[in-house]
Amino acid sequence: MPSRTLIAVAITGPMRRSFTYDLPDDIGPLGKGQRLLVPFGKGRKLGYYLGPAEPPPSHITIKQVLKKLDEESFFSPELFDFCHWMAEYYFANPADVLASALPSMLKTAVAVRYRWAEQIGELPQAIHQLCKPGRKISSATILSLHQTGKSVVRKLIREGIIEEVWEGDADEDNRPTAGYRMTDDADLILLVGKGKGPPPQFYGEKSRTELKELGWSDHYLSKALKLCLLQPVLAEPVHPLDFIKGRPEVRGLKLNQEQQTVVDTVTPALAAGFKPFLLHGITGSGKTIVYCHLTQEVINRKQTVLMLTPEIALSGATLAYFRGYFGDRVTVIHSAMTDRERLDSWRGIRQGKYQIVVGPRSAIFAPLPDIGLIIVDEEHDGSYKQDDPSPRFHGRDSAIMRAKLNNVPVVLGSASPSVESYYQASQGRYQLLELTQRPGEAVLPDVRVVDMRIDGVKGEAGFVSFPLKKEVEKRLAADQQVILFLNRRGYAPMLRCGECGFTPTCPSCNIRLTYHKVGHRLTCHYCGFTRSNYSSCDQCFGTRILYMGAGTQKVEETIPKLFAQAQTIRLDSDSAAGRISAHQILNAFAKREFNLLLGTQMVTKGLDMPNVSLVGVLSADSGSDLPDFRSSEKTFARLLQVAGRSGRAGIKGEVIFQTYAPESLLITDASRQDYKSFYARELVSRQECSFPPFVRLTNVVFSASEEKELEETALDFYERLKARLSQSKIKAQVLGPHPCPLYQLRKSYRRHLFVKTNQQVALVRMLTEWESAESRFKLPATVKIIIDVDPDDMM
DNA sequence: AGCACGCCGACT
DNA sequence: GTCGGCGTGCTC
Repeated sequence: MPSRTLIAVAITGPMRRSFTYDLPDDIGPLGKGQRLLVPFGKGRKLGYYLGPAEPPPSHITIKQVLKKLDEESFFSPELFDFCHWMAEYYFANPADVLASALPSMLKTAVAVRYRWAEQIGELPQAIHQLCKPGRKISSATILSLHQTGKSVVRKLIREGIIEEVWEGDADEDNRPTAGYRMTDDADLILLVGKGKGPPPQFYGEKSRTELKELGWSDHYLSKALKLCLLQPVLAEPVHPLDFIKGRPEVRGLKLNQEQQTVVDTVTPALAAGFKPFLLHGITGSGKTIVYCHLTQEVINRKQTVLMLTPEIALSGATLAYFRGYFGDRVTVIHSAMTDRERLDSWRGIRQGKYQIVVGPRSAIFAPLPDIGLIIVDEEHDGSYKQDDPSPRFHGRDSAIMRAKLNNVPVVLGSASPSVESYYQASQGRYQLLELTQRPGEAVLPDVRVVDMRIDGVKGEAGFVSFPLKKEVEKRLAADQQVILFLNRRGYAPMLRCGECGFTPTCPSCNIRLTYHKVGHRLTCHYCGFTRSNYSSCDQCFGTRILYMGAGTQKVEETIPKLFAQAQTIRLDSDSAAGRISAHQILNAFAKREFNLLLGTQMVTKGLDMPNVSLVGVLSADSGSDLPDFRSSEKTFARLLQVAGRSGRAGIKGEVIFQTYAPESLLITDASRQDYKSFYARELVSRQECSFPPFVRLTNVVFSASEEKELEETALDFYERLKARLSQSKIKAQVLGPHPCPLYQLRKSYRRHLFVKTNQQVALVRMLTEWESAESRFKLPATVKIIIDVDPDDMM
């Protein structure tokens, strides 16, 4: 029997186990994580090399690796180990993790072209007409073959009539052609034209349309290109997020005493290996400038810096600082970039063109060589947790692990740290650093709490209180700017029939629909379900419809009636469709083209607006009563954050919280900007109810279209889980199964189990072994399972 | 996840 | 008769 080299290959998808392949000698040695082309089922797939493998059971026929797709692995040993850790910790398929680390152009199979074989025998008439032996097949032909019948192409490949051509064309420069220019051989233009005479010569660069007008037909154009008379001019690559301009003046900013202390504390640690820091700095205390100084220290040491931020469009201010400080040495990785931009950015990082990467959670995979420091800005932010496509990783926690693997410090920063992080700091596991003042003349704003039960204006503008109304008028008259914050988009969160009391709900998710005035649309904010022209009640056909509550759209409509001087701009995910658009809205406001900004969450982050002197929070309580153990923390963070938008430069800022529960301690702490008081209370409640940081959570979610089967399956899983936990001596508490807070989402019912434990790694390992022993936990095919380790919420 | 196979209902 | 719906089973 010939000796074989058996290797483990991971393939993206829900099959979390690896597959064993035979590696032919001529493919040569591989690096961990290297991309391979392997036969899989009836087709071929892109696989990732995991390492050598043991022979599988004898009934399995081992296939051969077809080829390696790159000369060497894209993963450094450090990055591969990090991905491996992530797959294990978050119960993810290693291939899914490795794929998340690559720009999409490198993870979607491979670019394929087809060619007719040289020798072809008998063929059906329809195909015979198309067939040109030995020639490449145009994409149009492929398309028409696909229309002839399903999987004709695949069949022809199997029969050897069509051959596949694999090209490593991700390396090809496929920037679009912007125009054409004449080469030095322009005199030879006579060769192009016949009969009708040559097309005219021209100077400089002309686009294809311009050339057409000059008499350059497509035929002439291609002929001239072939003769090298014309030279295509490729479009300039656009620098990602170029619209965010650097602020060079930040280089001149001097650190105040506190900021200097922080820099002086972290700097020596840069040479001393892994160490986590928690930087607790009040809003406006200048955390970004501290990050810049630390980054400079790392750059001086010829190392690189990775900085994570929440969603990038909202962190324009942070990026502007980094651009101002470090210019072209900074790049960003972000989902709003085109695939091409992502690839360019990723390549630049690998090649050492950029030493600093700023990006959201996915940037944790940046292939930076020799990382010297990792920064996680706004570490409490919920957007660091990825919950839908696997890997369901936490960007902040993963950052800590990547820092550990690189043996470098990690700085977590926030104005309202997560309870978990602050707890770690209080236990001495992270070093706490504090910024308690705003630099220069800026001071924290005064916060006034308004009791809506007493001071609410009745009637149409019921969401604005008298004190807020008066204050807004005063500020607008004084030519200052105002932000109104409302954590709810749409027109009215809820409709009710004025006659029978019926409220329309989403047919797939069974939650109340939100009314949008444009087109009388009802929309589900969870699944996107929409119905238009809602004008009469579904149940009694009554036409007297009541609009309960208020969303940003309704408030926007009422503002002109309330404030004659207001020039309003609205910012929410409906008004800002793309990421750039959100930034444009903020820019227009910053340039004082508007004096009143009305918006949701999106207005709360990273915005530096020196002329804003008043922030009104229309409904400070909203969100705090959600069925989620983190809802207080999130509401508190949001209130601090939004209050921090007021009074940045010389002007004394004011904040008004409108609330129906002015006695609530959450509101009191937020109005005093008292993080420590909030933390102390929250920590007690977390301990009483056994929530993080005292335990780790794993959420096991089942979904199915049949509620009864779902219920039985979930209950059965619960029993088996309990048995296995005691068998493996893992101390864990299992809650449930309960219906999920959003128990009916996108046409399927959902039940979940909560596992609380302090042996998280052992738990996930047990689940992994169980899953491979009993394929997919022996669940019925109709029931889906998702295992979310360290979930951010319990929805 | 794909992608095949396979078994039942609405058409020419 | 067929076209095509999506239930279910497999992938080294």
